[in-house]
Amino acid sequence: MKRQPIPRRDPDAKPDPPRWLNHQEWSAWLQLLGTVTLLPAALDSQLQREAGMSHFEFGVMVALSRQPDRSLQLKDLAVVANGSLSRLSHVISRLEGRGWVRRRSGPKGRATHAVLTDEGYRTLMVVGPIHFREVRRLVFDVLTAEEVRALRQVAGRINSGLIGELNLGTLARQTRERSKRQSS
Amino acid sequence: MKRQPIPRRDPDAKPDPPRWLNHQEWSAWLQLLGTVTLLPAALDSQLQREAGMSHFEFGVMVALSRQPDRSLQLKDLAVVANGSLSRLSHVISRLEGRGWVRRRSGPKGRATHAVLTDEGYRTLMVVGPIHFREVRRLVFDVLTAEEVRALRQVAGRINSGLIGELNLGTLARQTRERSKRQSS
DNA sequence: TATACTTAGTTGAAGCGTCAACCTATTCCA
DNA sequence: TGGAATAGGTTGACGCTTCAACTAAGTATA
Repeated sequence: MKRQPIPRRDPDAKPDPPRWLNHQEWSAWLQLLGTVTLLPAALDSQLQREAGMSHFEFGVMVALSRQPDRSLQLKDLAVVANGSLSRLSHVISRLEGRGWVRRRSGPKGRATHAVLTDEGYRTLMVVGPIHFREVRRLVFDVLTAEEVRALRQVAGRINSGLIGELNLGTLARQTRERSKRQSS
Repeated sequence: MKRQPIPRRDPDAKPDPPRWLNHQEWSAWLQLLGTVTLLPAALDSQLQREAGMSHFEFGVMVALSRQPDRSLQLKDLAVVANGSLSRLSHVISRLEGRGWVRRRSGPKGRATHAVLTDEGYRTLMVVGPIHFREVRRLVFDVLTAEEVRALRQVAGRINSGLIGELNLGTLARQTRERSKRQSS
């Protein structure tokens, strides 16, 4: 790994891999990849072992618990939990099966609300401290206050660009149909 | 059943959800969760659409391409790609099916190496630029050089703590057997 | 040299997420 | 008012990841 991507060299050697990012970026990219891969895996693993739930399920329940009436319309819940409506629908069904959440069809026809049951709330009160102790251990204990600030800022910037990328399947369909309509 | 597990207050009101993190931490946590959820989803989605491969598969191939002989022992490849050996084994099988990677059992009995084929390398040369253009758009275009530095540092710190959390299944088994042995 | 243990890797089943198709209210607009 | 378009939600199939069990090779112990 001491050669350049473009220039020609020893005929039998394979070409060096190209450098798609500069050195600073590559280094940051590797670290970021590590975090976005390892951190969810660690959280999922811990929650699964100690509480038999996935991190996504936990996030859904936390989001509900923070509402005054412990309920949220699925569409909004999906956004808060960073998941697709389809995924959420499946998850709500599973949580209903465990008695932690109920579906309640709101007054407005289509809309469906998910409601955290008392049993779900009690479960959360047990699991929450355990989980956030782990979060603290894995994330906040290793960061200074200044780094926490930087984390919020950097992640926030990345997320801003990410908003609107969600539901790409749906968007793709819409776009397809839109252009079909235009071409007819 | 509308009462509180622990604190007493206005009888009809549900208790406020507990604050497991302080305000700074909670805010940073929400942003971090957004990134670790949304960014992999966006990358996976783009790679799937434009190249029919997952981000993990892409990462495996990139890792191989960066080796002088375009090959790596599975155990090491698993670490570089941030995945379990089991996951990697399945993925290598799929990549073999597409002719992008081959397995080669090394001279040392057990060890198995994955080798990037020429076809795999050519594919990577096409997909790489497309993918990293997206990475640049989603990550580096929205960050200043200073923020990139901070990103590397913060993610690096988090990852340090995460190392050793991997292969928890295996660790759990080992621990179990160890204690079984001790107690007998 | 026999025995136990560890390490590397594979495999199949089970569970989860994505995608596409679908259904049904609601809104738009002519 | 009638129709198309859209928004909210559900469902089933398929593919991927995890987990546990397993094989087999290497290593340590006695």
